[in-house]
Amino acid sequence: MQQDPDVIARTAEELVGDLNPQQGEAVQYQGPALLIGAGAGSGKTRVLTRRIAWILSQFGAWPSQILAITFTNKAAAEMRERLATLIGPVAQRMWVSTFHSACVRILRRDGQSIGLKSGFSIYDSADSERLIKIIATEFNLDVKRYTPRSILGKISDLKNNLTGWQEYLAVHAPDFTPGQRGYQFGHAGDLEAIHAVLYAEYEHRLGLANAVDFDDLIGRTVELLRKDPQVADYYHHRFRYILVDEYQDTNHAQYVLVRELAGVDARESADATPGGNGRFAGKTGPAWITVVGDSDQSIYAFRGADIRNIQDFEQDFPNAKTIMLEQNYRSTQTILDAANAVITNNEGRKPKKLWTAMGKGEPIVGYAADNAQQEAVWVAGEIARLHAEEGIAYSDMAIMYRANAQSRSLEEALINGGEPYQLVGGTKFYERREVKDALAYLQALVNPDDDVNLRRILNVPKRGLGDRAEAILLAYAREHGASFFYALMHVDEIQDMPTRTANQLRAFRDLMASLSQFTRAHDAKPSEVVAEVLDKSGLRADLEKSVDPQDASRLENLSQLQSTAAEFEQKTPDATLAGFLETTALVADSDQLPDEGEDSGKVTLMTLHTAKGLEYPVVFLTGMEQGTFPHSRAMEDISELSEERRLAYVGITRAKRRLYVTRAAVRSQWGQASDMMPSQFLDEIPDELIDWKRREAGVERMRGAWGRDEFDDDFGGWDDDFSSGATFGGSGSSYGSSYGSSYGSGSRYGSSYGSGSSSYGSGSRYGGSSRSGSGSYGGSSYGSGSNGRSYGSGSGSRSYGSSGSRYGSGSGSSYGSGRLGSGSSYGGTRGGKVTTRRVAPKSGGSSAQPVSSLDKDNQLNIADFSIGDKVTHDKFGLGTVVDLQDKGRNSVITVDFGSAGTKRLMLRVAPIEKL
DNA sequence: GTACAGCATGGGACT
DNA sequence: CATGCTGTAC
Repeated sequence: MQQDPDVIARTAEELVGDLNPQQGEAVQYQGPALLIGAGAGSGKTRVLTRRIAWILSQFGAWPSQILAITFTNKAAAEMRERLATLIGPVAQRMWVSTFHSACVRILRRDGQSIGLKSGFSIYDSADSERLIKIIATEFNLDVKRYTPRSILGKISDLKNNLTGWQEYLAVHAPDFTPGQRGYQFGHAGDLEAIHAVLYAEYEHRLGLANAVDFDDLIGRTVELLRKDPQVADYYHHRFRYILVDEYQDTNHAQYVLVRELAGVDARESADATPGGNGRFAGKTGPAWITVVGDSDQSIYAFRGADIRNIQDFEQDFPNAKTIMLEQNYRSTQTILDAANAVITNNEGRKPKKLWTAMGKGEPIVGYAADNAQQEAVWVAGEIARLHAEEGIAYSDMAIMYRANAQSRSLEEALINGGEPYQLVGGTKFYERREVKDALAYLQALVNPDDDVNLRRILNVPKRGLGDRAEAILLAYAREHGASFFYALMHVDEIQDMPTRTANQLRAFRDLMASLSQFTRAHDAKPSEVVAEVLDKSGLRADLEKSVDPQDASRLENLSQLQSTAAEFEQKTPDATLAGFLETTALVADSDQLPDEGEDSGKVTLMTLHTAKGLEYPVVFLTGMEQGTFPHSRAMEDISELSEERRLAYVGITRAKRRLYVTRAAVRSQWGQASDMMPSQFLDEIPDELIDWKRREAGVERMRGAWGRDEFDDDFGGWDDDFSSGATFGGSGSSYGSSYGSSYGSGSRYGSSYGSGSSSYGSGSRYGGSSRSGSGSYGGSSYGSGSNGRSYGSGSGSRSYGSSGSRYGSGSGSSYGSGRLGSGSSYGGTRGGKVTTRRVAPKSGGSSAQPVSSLDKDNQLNIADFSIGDKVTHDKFGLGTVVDLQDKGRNSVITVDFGSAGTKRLMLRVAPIEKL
């Protein structure tokens, strides 16, 4: 047998000897289609890598015949690494990538046949929005009424379902031709016609600009495979084994892509090979497909993921086999019990029985804070305690939340506690203004057709070229049916231009021409091109001469961009500028996490979405409130609420040994404080699993007391709670002052750190600057961390001492006298007779109404409705009732809103009105 | 053409 | 609360 010399041969025993029976079966299975139902923590990555090794060593496949798709680049890198230890260096050459990267690779190679030129641009959603806005403005659409965002959302939906613009246009606006000028919409408000026209025109412009958006990467690859039999044939023969991870999060387009790549619908039929020793298994006919997923962890429906892909797998792929992995190797029984109890509340799911051999473990710890700041301080204090008293490494702890905006107060508390942390996500490095500007230059140089990017930089940095100049160039380009770049290069031929404008335009043309030349000469050295662009464009000089402290950090980001380019060209053998730009377009938040095994020495903060696929010994789930989590916009719709619940399931199952759930009674969002009810997911966790350190916030006890006229009754600790709550806004306490000083420094503080992918390591820098030094830390201690590097010293050695004194030492600190101090005051559960459910807002009081709660009630009664009734909904408009489910308080009403779709709404909270 | 103030508006998770 | 847009003064 000819076998790749780089492949380390592995015996069957080595590959499956240490697996459980189901895992072993999944690794060895021979057949065209395999679904591995992998519950959380059931060792799916292990099974996937072993299976690949099995296919190579036992089926005798070549590494080049395997395509492994993961969800993020980070997951791909990790899988590749694990493969390398299993089968050797050949893993570096295998196709292990995300859907998007794989598609880019295919389109770069073969995209010509569907009209893509090499060097095509990949638009991120901001670019796409810009383009939509340009188009909408040209059509005189009211951008307020038809937001680019919503239009783009519709286009994205259509693309995810592989509905082409031709098809959509033919139905909704057949009289429009893309590229046509001055089109008038029939009657205003015909949403579908507007969508159809904008979709068509948007695609037209993308084509002219030689650009694709995120969704196109998938959709156009499908198009390519369908339109070009030669290309399809090439990939059918090339990939004999396709493995897809996180299959529950694939959308329809991705599903079709897998089918097309595998050639499932191609005519060629398979030889009946299975059996024997497996040699030649899967070598003819459609490629063999292995998908791995867990429908309970489907959390991307909002992005078009279709849970039916995994549910219908057995019908979709003939002779499909399903293997369930149900033994969990990650978490304690307590944690699994909680997760199971929560997810059981979702309707229409297949029951699953995850189990573990690990034993009960510690109870889940619960804490109800008065407000978000106090919640954060408590979490930070608990982390410090775990670190000091139990020797748990910071890097073994993670704090998770529903939305990025919640990271603020948590960061604040960690900084004050001197605890090292890294924040994942938020505004991405490559989305920052100055970085996007620099990238726009590079993109325009690589792809001269890219009007969107060229127009972006026409007047960046300011060079006196405004709307007028842009319009003049645009007119010339139109007239000649050419690109903006072409017009710029021919600026000398344009008549009747103000001298000043002409001079500026010529200067800009010379700049771009010379940069273009430089780019061609140094294409293999992206870092040099970046340096040249930053230098000659004036981007760097412009920031250097600025006195705005924000610009210092911008400058640093630009130099970071240059380093990233240098790094890229070092680790990429055949580096090109286009290749570099690709990597910047496709990075994910999770890609910046440190590699497995690499101890960052820092607590990790991230959203629940980002946390998918990760695990930590200690996990804090924060913001467990109605309206925060589940998110307010998801609460009224049953399917969205189910997705939130799956997200809760994902969050809970990230924890290996200890889980904390915390909430705040008051949370300020958009500058408005609101009373928050406990999350319904907390109520779904059996009470005996949770050890509440504080079950009810002080303010809630007060509210409850007033409401019941029991003001003076015995609520042990009421006084403490009240005073600590009251001190927050005040000035006296140590907490109040340190918080006030750094937070209060306002814009500088917020701007330098609210953004993004940063990691704050050095305790000393922060510790020292908390009061007087706020001016000095605008940008200097901030690092982008986009490539997983960590900045700052990160030792955190002194941090505990300081946090200890801040929280622990009683005097002066009205805060934490006892509660947050040392473990001694922790023990007893307080206010045990109080349940979360009972906390009801006092009606008619002066305090703010709860934005959302279990008790919210719009007084609608299921009995008043019958099928066929007309209703109006605040968001979806007019609809017809098509189904009713009487479940008492939780009654559900199903309404057909026409073009807005059919929705299942929880009657009690739905903003509807009966007509 | 630019700079800045004042106002309106959005507001979620991510490739 | 942050950002983006509009209007005004330079």
